[in-house]
Amino acid sequence: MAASRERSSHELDAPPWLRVESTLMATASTIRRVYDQRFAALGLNLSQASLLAYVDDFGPATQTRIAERLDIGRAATGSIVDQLEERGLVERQPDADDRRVWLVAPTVAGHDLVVKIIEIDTVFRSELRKGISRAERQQLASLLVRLQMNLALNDLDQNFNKEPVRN
Amino acid sequence: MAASRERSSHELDAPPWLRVESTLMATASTIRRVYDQRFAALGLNLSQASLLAYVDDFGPATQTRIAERLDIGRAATGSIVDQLEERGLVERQPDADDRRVWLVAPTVAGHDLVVKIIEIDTVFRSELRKGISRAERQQLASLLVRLQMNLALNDLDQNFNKEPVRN
DNA sequence: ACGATAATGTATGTTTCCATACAGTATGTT
DNA sequence: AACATACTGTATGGAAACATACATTATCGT
Repeated sequence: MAASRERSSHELDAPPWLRVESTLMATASTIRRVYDQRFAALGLNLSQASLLAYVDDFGPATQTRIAERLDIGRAATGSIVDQLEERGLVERQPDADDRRVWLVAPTVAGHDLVVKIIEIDTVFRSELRKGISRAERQQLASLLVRLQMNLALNDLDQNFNKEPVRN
Repeated sequence: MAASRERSSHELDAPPWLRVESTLMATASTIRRVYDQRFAALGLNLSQASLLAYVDDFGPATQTRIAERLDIGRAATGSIVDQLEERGLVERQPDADDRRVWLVAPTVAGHDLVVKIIEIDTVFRSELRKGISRAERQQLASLLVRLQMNLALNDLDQNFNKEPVRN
């Protein structure tokens, strides 16, 4: 751990004031990029593929539900649905019980594409896991979840602020 | 593979066809978001704070070098330097040896701010590590590095012209 | 039944970053 | 010296996602 009054010594580490955190962000960023590259073969990006695979697995879902599951906003979700709908991969079905919502469902073409999505995903994940044991993967998952729990604690104040301001 | 999972309402749940990978990306994304929130108290975001802290620690650096170190593009780097320069936190110095480049260096105000940046970073990282032992952190770092190695193999054609930086 | 409050999807503007193309400058070859 | 090539920083356009505001529709309390 550098005391860092010395400047010229090591230029090879990450920015000195970040360590595991920056490695984590960099790794995540690379994973996302590679996913995007792989799915580009299908004319999709990761977000589109995720959404399509989700509605195919889960069945017709409202956009709010999709947004929660994919951890993106409702506006972004609507935009992705627009894109997939233009290509005939999903369709918006009205919900008889609630006229505010659309149920997003895969078309036949969409379902066929999901088969390839899952295939690409499976291949990539197996490449990613090369040389990493099941126990280690579980260890990794456990550590990540614990990090997220610490983050959730730190984030509590923020969530309080999220109350909508009405006039 | 994925049968439909029923954990309806928790944030830690992931799209069913993704597991550790999505947790990793979600965790990284949250870390980035919290960093942005914390640095907002200084009127900075994570990228700006990273750049400023880097040039303060390393000394005057060209934008290309900064871009490589922060793992962003040269254009994005130039934009961040613009922002920091407008606030008088860094300045562009001409390089006597190479009239193409600017050497980006912190001002006095910039250096003062870095003190607070490091403070915020230190606090946040200690919160993040709560309940996670040193051995576990090392395990995490090791796993992340191995993931990156697997990614680098898959990514060889693309992006890995990056040589270790030598002078 | 009625009004207040909440939820849904969409529109809008902003931010951040990438990819590409470009002008100016340096470097290497001959 | 002269030319071709490579590198640096910038301009530009585009993609992705956020936050906010809004109209429409549901739901709840009274």
